[in-house]
Amino acid sequence: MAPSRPDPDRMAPTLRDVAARAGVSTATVSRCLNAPERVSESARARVTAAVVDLGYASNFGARALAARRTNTFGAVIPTMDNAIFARALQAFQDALRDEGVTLLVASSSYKPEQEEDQIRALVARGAEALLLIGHDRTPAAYALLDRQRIPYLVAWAWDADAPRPCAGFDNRAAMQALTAEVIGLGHRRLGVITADRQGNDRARARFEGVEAAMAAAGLDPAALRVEEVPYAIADGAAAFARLMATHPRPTAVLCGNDVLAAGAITQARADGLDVPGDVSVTGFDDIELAAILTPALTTVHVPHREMGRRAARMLLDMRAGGPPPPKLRLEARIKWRASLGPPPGGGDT
Amino acid sequence: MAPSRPDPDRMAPTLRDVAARAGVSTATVSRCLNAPERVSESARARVTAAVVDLGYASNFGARALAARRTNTFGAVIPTMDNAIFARALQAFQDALRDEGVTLLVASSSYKPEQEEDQIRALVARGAEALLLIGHDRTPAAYALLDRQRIPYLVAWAWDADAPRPCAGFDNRAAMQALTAEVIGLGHRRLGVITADRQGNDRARARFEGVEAAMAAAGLDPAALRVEEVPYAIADGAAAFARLMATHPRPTAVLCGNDVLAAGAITQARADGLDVPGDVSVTGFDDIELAAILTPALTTVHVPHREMGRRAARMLLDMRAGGPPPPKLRLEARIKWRASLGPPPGGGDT
DNA sequence: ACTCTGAATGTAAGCGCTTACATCCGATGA
DNA sequence: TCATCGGATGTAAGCGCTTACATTCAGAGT
Repeated sequence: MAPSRPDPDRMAPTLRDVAARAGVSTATVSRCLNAPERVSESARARVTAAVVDLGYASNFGARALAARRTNTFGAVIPTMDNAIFARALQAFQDALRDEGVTLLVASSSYKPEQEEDQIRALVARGAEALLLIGHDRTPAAYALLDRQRIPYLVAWAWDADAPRPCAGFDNRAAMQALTAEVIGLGHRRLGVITADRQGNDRARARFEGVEAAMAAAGLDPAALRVEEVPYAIADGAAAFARLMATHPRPTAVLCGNDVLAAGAITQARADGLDVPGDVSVTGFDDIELAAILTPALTTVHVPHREMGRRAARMLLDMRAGGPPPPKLRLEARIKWRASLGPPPGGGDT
Repeated sequence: MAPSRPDPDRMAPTLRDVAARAGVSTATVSRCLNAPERVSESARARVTAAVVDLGYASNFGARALAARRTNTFGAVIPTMDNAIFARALQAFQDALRDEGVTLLVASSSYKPEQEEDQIRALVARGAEALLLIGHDRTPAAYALLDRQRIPYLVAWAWDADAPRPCAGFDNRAAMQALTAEVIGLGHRRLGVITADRQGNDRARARFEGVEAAMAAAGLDPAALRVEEVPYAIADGAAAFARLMATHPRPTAVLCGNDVLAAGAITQARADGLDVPGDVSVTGFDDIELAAILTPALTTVHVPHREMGRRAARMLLDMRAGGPPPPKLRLEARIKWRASLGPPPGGGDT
């Protein structure tokens, strides 16, 4: 008979309690849980009954410690406050679950130090691989990942030069293409509402895309009005109001993402401005919201689900010890809807 | 000198590696990390340097095992796919962080079995307290929580009769109040779009609220058209289309939540129906989306942030071993916006 | 000179699990 | 009948940490 613990009734049951109750050794219980086929029918039945009776749940930490694997991946996203990352993450998680891997998610609030902490927390919790958003992060974060030999993958950005695996799209090129279309419609005075570019390579790349398109069209960069704001609908609305207060005001406002664009469109309605009659608005990401806005938002469609699915595949391969996968470049195409049209008066100033 | 491990260069560094490098015992390193004031200046400096050099991150599982505490809470929400739970969760997390507690979040996809699994997973990972949404769940889930003595709190629902702590509002009463207003405006033929009521006490309570208001107004329950659908914008749209295809069609459609209402409003626009001129639409939850829809959605405002904050406080108290807290009842008030108006023709049939 | 104190540190016993290895035992074949 | 074999089970050594307790040592008090 196994020695019993101080006061089993006041503590969560352990493997040992289950073993005692089932009249077997802890090894048998463990096998019963991890490789049932290696245990006799009768023992299995007794163990199963004991597990149910005691409401036993194995201690993950102890299990990971002993088995030296956790079957857990982690993801650090900038925010959970809006749906931008939700779809991709869901696909990511689904793909992992198929392989028996659990996903732990943390959010950094777009703060590099906080992201570093979250990475550390996930690593400490045994994350065997990490999904990260974008390339910008503290050197310490990268150093930690290298030192701990944790495979990681950068999503939401594709960068030919970055020395690490990524699965994403070319933010700069996509935004440049969209801007070129806007200019092609006749818009000359453009406004930009961008998220904070510091520590956010996607926002930076998108902004550069706007500049590049303007340069290519021979437009004066001084004709570009820029608002840099935090990441929320209300911020987009306020920024839009400021842009509309300038003279002459922009005829098109390019937003760094759909959330900011939602704010812009809402503000336009509040101000009695017709979109796109008086002013055009574009977004980026094509989240669910984009199709629901009035007018529906012209934006850049990001293949969220595919990105999540492929990222999962790549990280699983990396964990398995394969060679670092090639960078994955996905297409981000313009999604035409109603919010973009020719400038009022048909073009030019 | 501490014996060195097989191949320290191929494995993540452990406390022992840090100790060896700093020339102290593992106990000193541990103290240095957990109670720096109990270690001499010089030792602390050496340890800190070693930690940085090695890129050390302590193993959470081992630490929890030894210290028998994790400072981790868990939350299981039905879905991350939309913003319904995001705001409350953010407030919950912020309040916990102030107390040094980390939050782990899992989602159940509105499936009771999956929720049970997620609860088990969080418990196994050392969650010391759990936030759950609504009262409906498998008996096994409750049994597990009781057996493991994990404090938990039901949010998003207040129920005078349920034998467990909760922090929420009266879904039934709120929906009844809203429905009464709709009826008061003259609507007689009502449609309801509800989420799956099986295993979802909030959806059930809200639906009962509608029935109760109709009964109170002496309306024939047969005048109520009901669509029960999964939880997505597209489902709301499809359900709305079906309701509009009935004859005579409802003059007001009450949606069980804002996501379904967003689908309804979008569908109305697609069908060329004016809201609220031709048909009124209402929601429930008052998520950010509600104010952005065209027309803006009349809905029931849920005090997301307060609920999250108070829930954190209650769970922290429960962990500390206090008496079970009283049920917390919050107010959910009608938020008037544009989508609700009198029926076409001014009322009656 | 001696003891006493307390701060700094080390020693070592686990925390709850997995797993290599040892043991046991009934069935099998010669 | 007995050695052999293999499936079922048990034994016990850690996994990386924390912490009670033991040890050391410098300085204070007598």
